[in-house]
Amino acid sequence: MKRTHTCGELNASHVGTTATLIGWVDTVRDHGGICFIDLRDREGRTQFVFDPSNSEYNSQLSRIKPESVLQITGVVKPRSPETINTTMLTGTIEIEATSLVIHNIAQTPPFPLDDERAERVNEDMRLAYRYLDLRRPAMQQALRTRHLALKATREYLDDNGFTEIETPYLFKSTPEGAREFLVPSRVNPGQFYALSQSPQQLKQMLMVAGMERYYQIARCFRDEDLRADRQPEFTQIDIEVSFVEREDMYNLLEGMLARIWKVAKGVDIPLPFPRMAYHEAMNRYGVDKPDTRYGLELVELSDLFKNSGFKLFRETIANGGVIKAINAKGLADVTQGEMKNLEDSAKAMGAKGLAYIRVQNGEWKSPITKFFTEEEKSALIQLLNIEEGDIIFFAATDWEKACNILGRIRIDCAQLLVKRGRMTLNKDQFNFLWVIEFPLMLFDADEGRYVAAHHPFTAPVESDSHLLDSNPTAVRGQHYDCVLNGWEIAGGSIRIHQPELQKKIFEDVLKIPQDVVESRFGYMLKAFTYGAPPHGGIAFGVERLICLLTGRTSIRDVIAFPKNQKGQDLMAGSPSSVTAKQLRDAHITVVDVAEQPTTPPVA
RNA sequence: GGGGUGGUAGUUCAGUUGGUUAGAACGCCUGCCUGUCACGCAGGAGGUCGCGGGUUCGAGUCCCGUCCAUCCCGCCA
Repeated sequence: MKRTHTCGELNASHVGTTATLIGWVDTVRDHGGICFIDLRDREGRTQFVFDPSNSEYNSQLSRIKPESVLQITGVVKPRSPETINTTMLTGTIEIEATSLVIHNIAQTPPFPLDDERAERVNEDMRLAYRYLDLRRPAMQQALRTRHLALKATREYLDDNGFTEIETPYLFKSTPEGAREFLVPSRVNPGQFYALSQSPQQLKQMLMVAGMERYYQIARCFRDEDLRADRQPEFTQIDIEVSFVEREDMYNLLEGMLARIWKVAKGVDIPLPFPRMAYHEAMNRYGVDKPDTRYGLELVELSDLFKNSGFKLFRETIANGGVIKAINAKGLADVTQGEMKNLEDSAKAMGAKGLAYIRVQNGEWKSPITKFFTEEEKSALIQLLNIEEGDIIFFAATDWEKACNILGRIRIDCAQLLVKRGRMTLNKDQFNFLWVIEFPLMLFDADEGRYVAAHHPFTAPVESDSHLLDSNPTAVRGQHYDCVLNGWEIAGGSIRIHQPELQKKIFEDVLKIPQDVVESRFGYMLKAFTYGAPPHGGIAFGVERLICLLTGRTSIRDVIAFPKNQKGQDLMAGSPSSVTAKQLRDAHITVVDVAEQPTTPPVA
């Protein structure tokens, strides 16, 4: 080996030894006479001292630029007390260089590579030069945390009797879910595979096959529009278990998360996780994935305003709607601009406007309080704990929309309070939560029919099963979401394992035509008739998990080579045009050449 | 598919009511400097103000169009 030590390894105990290090030039500090170079590798940084009288390398020093790759040999020396650098892992020593090999002189990077400034650079630039971006310690740490988390996952599941099984990525198109990437089949002209959106159906087949405990670190593909927390390909920890009930799953998965947090972060997370019904989460927090690190809970006011003199409130309730409110404590000094943003947020969630009460200098400033009686006002003070400096927002509409509006306002207000330093959101506080008892079905007004809230394989809660025909939306599913600090990190359920019930859900409740059921799910229904065990499972979003472990907010930061918002790889340049021969081989005829995608620029 | 915000030096940004030669910091180049660690000091180079059109005596600034980026809604069983 050329290298005897890493750049993060040497300390006072190595004084006197001769060491050869290889790494990238972090900084050059040339004093004319004496010269310092900090060498960096993935383990850390080490300072080298170059003596001006050493002719062996002196003439070469002026060529060296940041990010060049050097191999330096020298003797480890202690630093005098006043030159010790306490911010450096190796800050108590330095290496007096005796020889220098320049492996590569680097061009000047197109953007600064220190963590603080690189994070503010236009992300397309970072993605085009991803190999430079990944040299940064923060990015290296994210990828290593990801590795540790997956390693812990594999070890834990192995300890618990699981078998890792790979399922095909080239699979059958099932168009009722997310939009799929299609792959033409050369040997089957005119026919297509779809890249797997999730191993859902296959892992259930593995349960029928008697594997009992399956997992896979599975790549999933979805051709939907991208967001900060969405990529066209992403990774799931996919799990399915036979002979279990919901309680078994909670225990198993809590143990797994505890192991991951211990191994990847050195943190003990408290078990068991609290649980909350979907309805309660919506009522109290306005979302099905509440961040419970702070309060700002929604308050129900429908009883209070049932007979109110305020027509809007009274009629909303008479028409089956609700009045809900949230007290953003201490945010009465919200600026005009911030108020406008809050209104826009409310409107994005379907509100017509955003009524409020601002409590400043002992007065209520509000466009609506003139309609309230004194009794209503004093009841409000009590119900919402109104004090000087508060601002209260109202939503008056149907239950779901009111929850959505105030749920969004709650999150926006929390951010404003954090910005003002009146609230802290500790990234090292981990509020895990099981959100359970979701409705099994939703009614889609646009299509005039019921749709599965999650997927059609979720088993109904037994005591609700009798409502399947009469009132499907009242049936709760045996579904569970794992939520952490406002992020949904996993979703799973106990599945249907009786073919009759599964068929009933498809045909009688979801009204999927019989021939469609047969062509898409026929193999599944058939498999279930040969003895399907009761089973359940879950899938964790790996990228979200790593974001929460590393305190990052964009999943692109925990993927080595992510795609940009247009789904492009800006480094290698994909997607790209293909040759006419490739298209012919795939039996694809391009009708409109102008509609071909343009190739993104290659760095 | 819809909406918000933005596009000025290699990077991050400032640019007043429309007014002389468009600035700063970092980076880059040259020179000086033997204890720095965001080294320091002196000097220098670097701009089609995204693109196209319009209003005006005069446009980085105002208007229209367009492209790009970004965030959100729809979508994500």
